[in-house]
Amino acid sequence: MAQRGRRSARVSGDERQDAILVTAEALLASRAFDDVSIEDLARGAGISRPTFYFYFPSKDAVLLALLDRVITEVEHRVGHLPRDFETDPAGAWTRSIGMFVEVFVSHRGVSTAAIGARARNDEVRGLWSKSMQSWVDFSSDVIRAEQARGAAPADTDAHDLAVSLNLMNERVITAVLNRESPAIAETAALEVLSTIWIRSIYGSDKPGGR
Amino acid sequence: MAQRGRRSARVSGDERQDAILVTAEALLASRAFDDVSIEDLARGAGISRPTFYFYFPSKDAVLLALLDRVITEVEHRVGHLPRDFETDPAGAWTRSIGMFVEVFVSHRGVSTAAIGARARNDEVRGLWSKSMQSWVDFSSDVIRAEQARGAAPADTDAHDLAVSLNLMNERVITAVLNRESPAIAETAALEVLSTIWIRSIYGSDKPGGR
DNA sequence: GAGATAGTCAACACCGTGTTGAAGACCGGG
DNA sequence: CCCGGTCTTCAACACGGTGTTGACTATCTC
Repeated sequence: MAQRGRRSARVSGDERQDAILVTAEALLASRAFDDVSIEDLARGAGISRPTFYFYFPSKDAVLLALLDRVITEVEHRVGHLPRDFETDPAGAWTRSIGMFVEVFVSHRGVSTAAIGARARNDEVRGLWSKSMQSWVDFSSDVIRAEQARGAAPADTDAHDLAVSLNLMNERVITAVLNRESPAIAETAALEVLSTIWIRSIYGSDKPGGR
Repeated sequence: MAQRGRRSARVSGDERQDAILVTAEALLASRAFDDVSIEDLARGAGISRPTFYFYFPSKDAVLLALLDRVITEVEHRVGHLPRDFETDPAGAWTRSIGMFVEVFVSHRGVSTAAIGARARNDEVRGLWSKSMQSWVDFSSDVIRAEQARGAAPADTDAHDLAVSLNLMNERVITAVLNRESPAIAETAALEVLSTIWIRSIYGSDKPGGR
């Protein structure tokens, strides 16, 4: 997934490429993606607008490169997560969800820009959905394992449940990042999300059947 | 909320206004909002581009008017929903959620365009969040009532739970409408969503405590 | 030091949005 | 019935952002 943008690779041009990325992430922290022009990115990196096109084919390509980094970070951290679901299911789920919250909060601008651009741009959509898919796979594998060992009721489709819960996290985290209304406090998010995950994975269907 | 766009009102201009709205909804059924130009709307309504501005101040205003209709339809149907949560909690929640699914599916183009425009446009965001707020109020009122009568455990914040579940519905329905990947089958959506709502409202926290 | 290749940018072409100013249609009152 | 006004229309324009061209400089390679 490296080598997005530049043609070959030599020496000092890489710094420019990086300056564009740094500028973009900085500007996205304070403004919406649409309000950042290629001119802004070029100026921030100390080059002219046409020169920008030497490094990236479009503004979307910059976002894609930025998103790629964030996703790589998540993938890496997913791999290093402790998988102690048998001994401490609640804690294990909470730690997994907390990791996502942390990463997206720490790259707020990129996350919200990418989620917005997904509707418009095929590559962003593809990259996002590829990783979403891998998180869904991870969670539905765990759910199926929990069902197999009898800890969770097996009458629920693990895949559909995993998709819905992951989409919920995406949306709730986005709402928190954007300080939307209605939304929930950033400090409360992790607790509510974990509660919903745990109750819907381990709980039974019958109202009143606590 | 009527009278969005036109100055006064006389006779035949209303048909033009309506023709723009009809054209917009038709085009949004097959293309993304960004791919519909004001020129397209004008041509579809049989007028020139500058004349479009006599009826609407911008393309976003057209979307806002369209969204207004959809939301009015939902509000109306929320008001007429049977509130038999005491006798048939599962069925009552499922019918409420099903109503949302129906309305948004039947205005697919408008729904997805509005959700996309929310990030960019203050008025769309405001209108959407106002109605989201009213659905959240409705659901958290019911949740609190269920907690009060002892049917649901009272150790959960009803508001935060209602917000998260409503955001989940929004996101899952959007994913279904756009045939995203990963997503779930349209036929399966209602069942999974209801299951998650019911388990997280009525279920206890303890894994294994079925 | 000649020839490729990296890097740079002024100037241009294009497209979509929004504005202006002037002209036609149609009204109601003298 | 015609004259002032308001409703309606649009050709032409101004603007801003994107992406392209072609030519020019710096640097590295043999």
